[in-house]
Amino acid sequence: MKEELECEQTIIHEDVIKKVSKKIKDEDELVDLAEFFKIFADSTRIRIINALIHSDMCVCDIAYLLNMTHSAISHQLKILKQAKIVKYEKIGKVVYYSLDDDHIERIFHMGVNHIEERK
Amino acid sequence: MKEELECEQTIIHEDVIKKVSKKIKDEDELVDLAEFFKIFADSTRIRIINALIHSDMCVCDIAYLLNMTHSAISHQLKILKQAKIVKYEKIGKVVYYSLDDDHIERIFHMGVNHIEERK
DNA sequence: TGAATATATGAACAATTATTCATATATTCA
DNA sequence: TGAATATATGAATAATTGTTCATATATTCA
Repeated sequence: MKEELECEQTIIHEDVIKKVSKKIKDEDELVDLAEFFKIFADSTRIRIINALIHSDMCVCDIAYLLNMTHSAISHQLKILKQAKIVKYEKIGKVVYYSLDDDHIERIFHMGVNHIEERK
Repeated sequence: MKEELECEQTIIHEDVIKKVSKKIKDEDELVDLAEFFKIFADSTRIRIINALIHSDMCVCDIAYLLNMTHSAISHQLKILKQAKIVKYEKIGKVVYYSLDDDHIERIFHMGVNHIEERK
């Protein structure tokens, strides 16, 4: 027989499907949620976030601290900015970045806790 | 002049660097943390997690619910399994997946809250 | 104004990763 | 035992994404 259309008649637990499909969030919202976690899913960005937890910093400071080029840091800061993870203030030539709110720090620490607990 | 070696003498805020470098976590730990968030950073996996919050489910159920192939779901479940996000129990031919602990659900909801608050 | 400095950014390249396809394994049941 | 079913998986492909390189913009200060 031809490959069946993937479970079209083979729902194993129809009751479960019914119950769960009522409760799960819209696909759109879950796509946004994945997008949000994507921000934390890069070690450069996580290191920037970790640094900014402790102090506002300018691009040059961050680049020096992480031993990376200004360009790489600037690109990642752009992503963090667009995602409203960081805010910034320009004073003269220097742009100071800081975490947008303490929600970010809480999510960071929740991840840390999980990592440390499973050791 | 040649492109300077990226801030080697141009530390703008030496005091900040000093303070922050003492407080930030080891790079290794932050790499692990990014790896952990990577698990949540895919919409298929987030949708699986969201489903499993509401009920244990088998591969076929999940595939039907998300309208995806068994293979795609199985591959993602493998990643979730390896990351200890889900656990499973095989009964006969059927493998039932469930969230490994309620930590996972809390991290999921923390993300949801952030998304919803910023609307 | 012009040199120096701090940051930003487009394009190219390299690396990673999700899905598909084909196939394999495991289990049930006639 | 053999057909049917549920799940798993390796390899290939397609898509996404991080960094580098070159260059642009903005600001200060002599």
